[in-house]
Amino acid sequence: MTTKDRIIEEAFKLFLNNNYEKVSISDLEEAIGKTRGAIFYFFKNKEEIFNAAIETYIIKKQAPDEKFDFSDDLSLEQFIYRYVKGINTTMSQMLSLSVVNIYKQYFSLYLQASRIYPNFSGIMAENSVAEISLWKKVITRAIDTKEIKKVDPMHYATLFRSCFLGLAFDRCLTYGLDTEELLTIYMDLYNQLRLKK
Amino acid sequence: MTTKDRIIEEAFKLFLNNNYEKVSISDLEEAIGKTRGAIFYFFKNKEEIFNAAIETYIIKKQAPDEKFDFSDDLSLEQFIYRYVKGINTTMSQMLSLSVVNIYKQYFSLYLQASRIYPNFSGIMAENSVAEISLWKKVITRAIDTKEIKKVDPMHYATLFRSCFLGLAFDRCLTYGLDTEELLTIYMDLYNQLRLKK
DNA sequence: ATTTTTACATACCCATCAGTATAATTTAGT
DNA sequence: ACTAAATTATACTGATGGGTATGTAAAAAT
Repeated sequence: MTTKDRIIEEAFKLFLNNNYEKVSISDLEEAIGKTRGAIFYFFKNKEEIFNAAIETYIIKKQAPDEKFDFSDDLSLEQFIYRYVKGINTTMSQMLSLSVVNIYKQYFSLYLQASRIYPNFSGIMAENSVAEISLWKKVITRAIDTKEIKKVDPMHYATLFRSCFLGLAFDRCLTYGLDTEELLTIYMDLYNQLRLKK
Repeated sequence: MTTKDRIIEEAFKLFLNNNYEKVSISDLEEAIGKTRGAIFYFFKNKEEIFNAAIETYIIKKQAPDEKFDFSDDLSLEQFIYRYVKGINTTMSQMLSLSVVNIYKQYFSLYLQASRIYPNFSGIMAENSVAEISLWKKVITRAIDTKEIKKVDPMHYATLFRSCFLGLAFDRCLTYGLDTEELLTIYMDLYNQLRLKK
């Protein structure tokens, strides 16, 4: 791993745990085991470091095709399992960066990025739309194949996504998101939609 | 309005719009139109100001009985309307503090408070539990009165709350929460649960 | 009327901050 | 081996931060 990559990784971890303003260059020096000389050789200023971290660890990871392997023709039920599994995978990846209580820090960083990273809101909005339309596609097909009742695909797509986000946020201050619980809720919802044969 | 109250209000507005560390005492001086002398006469330090703002504008407003007038014997349908109306009320109150794009700033402040305000997480967790059990109560009764099908009240209570939170978070970076959309989703969900006569 | 308390303003202190200039050292190219 | 370039260390700067010490004017108390 290059020095530059190390700086980005350590910066990301620091920014996850503290506000942008609170993270000092000195903190970063200590984290990477080198001095400011190295840091400002690769980056123009603090903001650039922050943006690089956001780009590497949030923007690129957030692209829906990165997050879920959506091979075609999944039933809604299968998709739900994959979705929750994808969440679990993302969580473990974060854990490997030795980040605990992921969502709390993630949400926090997310909101900070919206202030600092250029057009962060726009990019994330696109991702949101993309993910919802993924749900929508799956739901629409599930209706066509008579897997589930006829419901408004857009509304239910939004519901599925919001449920995850909301639960993650609600729990982020305490024990963190329990994907088992999320799955249970999804299944409850799914069972109401499913067409019995 | 006393000077102390003014400090708390202006501090709250500043903390809504910027990180804790980013808000300086000088900013606050300017906002209240008085100097540090006044500020440190009423407060021991910056942290105390922050905590006072959190206490006044978040903790006290968050208590569920403050937020919703839950007179007894509401049907689930009625409760949903009340709930969304309650959200609207809270939003207008914030707007009266001339705070725009409320949820983004609110979420941001919420996460900061969890770092600074003593036991903020615990207090908010209690509120979360209280609100979910409110939903649970209403759903349970709706089942008993044959308003809706028999579903797991706890899971659906969590679903209803998470849906709101998640939608608010998802939209907070862009246009803000659209309570009309929330209501539509709630109604879609409700219609699936309702027992047809 | 005098004193005391309340409510601020002013000027200052020291620590820390992001960022720079430059020197030293390592690496790569020849 | 010598040189040039890349990389990192060191020492510094000006600005800004939270907080304090002290002064002062008005209000309240006596």
